[in-house]
Amino acid sequence: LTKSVDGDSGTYPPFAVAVDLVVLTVRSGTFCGLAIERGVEPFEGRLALPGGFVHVDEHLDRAASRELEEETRVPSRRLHLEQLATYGDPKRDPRMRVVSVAYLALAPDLPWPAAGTDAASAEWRPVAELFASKLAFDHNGILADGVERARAKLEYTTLATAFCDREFTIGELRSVYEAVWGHDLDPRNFHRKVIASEGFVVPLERTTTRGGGRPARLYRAGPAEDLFPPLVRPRETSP
Amino acid sequence: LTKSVDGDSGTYPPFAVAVDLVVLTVRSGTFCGLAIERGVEPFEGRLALPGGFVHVDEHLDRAASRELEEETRVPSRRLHLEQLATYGDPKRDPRMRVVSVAYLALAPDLPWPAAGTDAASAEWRPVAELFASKLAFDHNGILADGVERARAKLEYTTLATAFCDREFTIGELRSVYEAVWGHDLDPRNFHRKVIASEGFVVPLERTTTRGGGRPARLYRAGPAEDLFPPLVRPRETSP
DNA sequence: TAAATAGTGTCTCTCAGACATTATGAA
DNA sequence: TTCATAATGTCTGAGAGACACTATTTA
Repeated sequence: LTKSVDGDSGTYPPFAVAVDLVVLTVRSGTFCGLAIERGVEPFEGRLALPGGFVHVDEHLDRAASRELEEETRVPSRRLHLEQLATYGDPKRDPRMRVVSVAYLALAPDLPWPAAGTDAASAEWRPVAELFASKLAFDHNGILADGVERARAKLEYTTLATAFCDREFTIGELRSVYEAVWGHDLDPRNFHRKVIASEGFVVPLERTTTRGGGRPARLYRAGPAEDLFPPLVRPRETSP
Repeated sequence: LTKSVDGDSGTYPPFAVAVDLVVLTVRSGTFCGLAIERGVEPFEGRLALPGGFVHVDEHLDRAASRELEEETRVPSRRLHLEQLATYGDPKRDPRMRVVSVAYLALAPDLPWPAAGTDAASAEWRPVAELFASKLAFDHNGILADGVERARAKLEYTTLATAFCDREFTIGELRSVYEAVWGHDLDPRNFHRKVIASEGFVVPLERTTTRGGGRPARLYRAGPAEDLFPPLVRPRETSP
């Protein structure tokens, strides 16, 4: 079970290494995550995050993007994907010792999955609903970490555009923030802030009237990655 | 080499799992990191981050704190330790497939190691010097990630106190910021900001004259973990 | 017309940055 | 005394939050 090795540390026992994905999106104003229903033990019938084992000669990032493409059916270079954290409780998988490297992915509102989904494939569910259910393994904790990472990064990066289609309005961008943070934002202040942040969005000449009201100018994501000064989320008021 | 498993993902090949430590401190105004000199191949004679393999039934965090105690000879609960990131390039170790979970530790200026250190044990070296040398494996990248994490966290958390002794002056706290960020800060503005940040530091009745000049009040670390509004680092001026 | 959303402007308060001034020790 | 650092204070400009007002569409 263990082999001895030069002077480094004595022994190195074998582990299974997996990747798990926290895939988030915003669908018609609701913050959603991707989950599968497990078809086998352990945790058969439970909801779980998508994931799988890393192949022998595969880079961790590559394993994550492979799983992401399998689940979303979208080329992973069109989605934002970053490493989240690694979970290594010896008892997290009852079968054997598994170390799982979790990744966070952000996606726009994908047309898929529609109504008819196979049992084996993933479905979008509101994040609140996922938090309320008992996910398999330690996936509740992983999901919580991913959601918190996403919420935090909207503050000081331009990542909110990863939730939008290629062309979007300031109002649509604002509704992303509102869904992820669970707070309404002032449309006037938000508009001023976004426009003033150099490189956050680039204006197009076209407008759209989807959403009703006065036509809104369309924008695309700008080249900037960081937001400074940040767009701070409303702090929780401590009574 | 691979086993087949229920329906999950087909196969799960075995990996070695290691932890690597980025241990940072500030010694007399210089930002330093802990490094060992490797005694065996591969990378014999090169500097490397301390680390080792995770035991069979050991939690990742436990493996990290075990290694940290071995290297610093300080109970790890007295130091700040957090997971940094996981590195899984299939070629990062020429011997075999190793996935390494890196941890970031912050320590005050420990009296150890002094002059007479064994060859096998770790030594503090200026971070700038470590960056300038070719570390073993992918440790230059891990170190860079750890240093950037530390720099960023000083902005919005109270972690700078982890670099200080139990009792410290505002000036000593400021010199931590200056060493880690590599920027001088205005002593007056810094003092005002720290005092105004609720829970950052708690004043003691005693003062000290170490450092010369007017006696400075001593403080201990306060209960707050987050800093809001943050203490922003000086931005790089783009000409 | 009303209703809805887009976009602009204004006021105020907080806070960061620049810098003056006084306080209190050691050499 | 001089020198060094601590501690407090003042002024100014950037920017966030609150909110009034105008613009342009659909129903």
